[in-house]
Amino acid sequence: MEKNTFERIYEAVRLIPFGKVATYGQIAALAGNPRLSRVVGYALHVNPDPESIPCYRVVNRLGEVSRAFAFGGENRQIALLEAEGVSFVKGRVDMEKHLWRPEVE
DNA sequence: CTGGTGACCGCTT
DNA sequence: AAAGCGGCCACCA
Repeated sequence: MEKNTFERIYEAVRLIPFGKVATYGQIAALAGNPRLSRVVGYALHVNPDPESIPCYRVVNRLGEVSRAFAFGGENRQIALLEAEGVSFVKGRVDMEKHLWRPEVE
């Protein structure tokens, strides 16, 4: 039973621990190819299971939230992350502190 | 069936 | 230093 790229992406996003954030490239790499980053964005866009898939824990490589995410306001995602104890700098996630590192896991 | 697009990333000019 | 293009997958017209 081979899983489709989308399923792998969702699985990777689901692996993001509490209070941590991952980049699209990171998820894409876990999905199988770092170039899937684009697909990752689309996968989260359809987000079939927002309850199990914390798309708000996914940010771009700059630690900045996507504009298209503006689901009622960019601050929405930032607020959710802050609620988990994630620090923000100039509206950007403190990657050095909260960037999820599967290597360290 | 073909073409174009999208929550991106990295290399090349 | 900045800008442009390609690559991958899925969905819509």
